[in-house]
Amino acid sequence: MRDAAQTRLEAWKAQGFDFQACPVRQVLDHVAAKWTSLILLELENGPQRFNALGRALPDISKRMLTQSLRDLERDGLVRREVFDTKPPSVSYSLTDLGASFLTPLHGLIDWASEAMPVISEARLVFDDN
Amino acid sequence: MRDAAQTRLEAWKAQGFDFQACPVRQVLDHVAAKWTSLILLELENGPQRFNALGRALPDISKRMLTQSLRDLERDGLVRREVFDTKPPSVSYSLTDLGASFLTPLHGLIDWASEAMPVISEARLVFDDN
DNA sequence: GGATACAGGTCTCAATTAGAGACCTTTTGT
DNA sequence: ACAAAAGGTCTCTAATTGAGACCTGTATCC
Repeated sequence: MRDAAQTRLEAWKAQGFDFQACPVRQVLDHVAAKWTSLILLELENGPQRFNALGRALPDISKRMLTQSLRDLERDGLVRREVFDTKPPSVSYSLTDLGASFLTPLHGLIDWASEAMPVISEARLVFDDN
Repeated sequence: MRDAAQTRLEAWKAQGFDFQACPVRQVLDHVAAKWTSLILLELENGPQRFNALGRALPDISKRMLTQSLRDLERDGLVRREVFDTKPPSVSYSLTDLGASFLTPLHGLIDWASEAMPVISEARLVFDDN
């Protein structure tokens, strides 16, 4: 929006206000990561291994699965454990923090299920078909 | 994951299963749109005009603001009204459906506020500083 | 009456991010 | 000896985003 608004933004930044530090944004960015929520939902069924997660979410690429899991691990929502089997297997599971995220997430999902018919209808009207 | 999983995915698709029709994914994609939730939160304070929203969300580009608003309008979460003033002004406001989304969204935000300190700590540990 | 400003966008181009899929290492099964 | 499975990484391409110039029309300032 580089208008007057941008000037204000820069003023804030100059005063040390860090936009990225806003918890709302951070969490929304997280949910916004598109795959992370889906992974967390999968792990709700219990710990799973890398390839099992890949199978459960067939349209995620390995690249994004790895990256999303790393992000979740870094934020302490998911625990990664390597077992020294042959071949070595890696198990991913929810931490307590990760599990606590499921409550608000399910709130969202419940809303989605109820709202979906209304949204579909709204789309048809908007696209005027 | 184009392994065995992809084969299964394609089998599902061949049987007419539409992944995009999953309401969970649709909503998560929505929240995932990064700006839409922020816009909805802004509109919680009452109807606002295009540039006012831009000012409230200083780091969104006009391009994304326009596009996000269109998406929200299409899904029936936001109402767009043009007033024939000079110069014409455009007001955006929440529909009932849009307002109903705020409940689960606040659930998420509350979780975020509580979890943020824990997450920050986890990040420090992970990044080993 | 010409310059400037605001409203609400659109358009183009560059930078970022995501996706597809080949490849790697070790070990077991046939 | 050959293929397969585990858990990834790496590269290349495609799609998405962001920055910001530009547009149309009225109103205001000097």
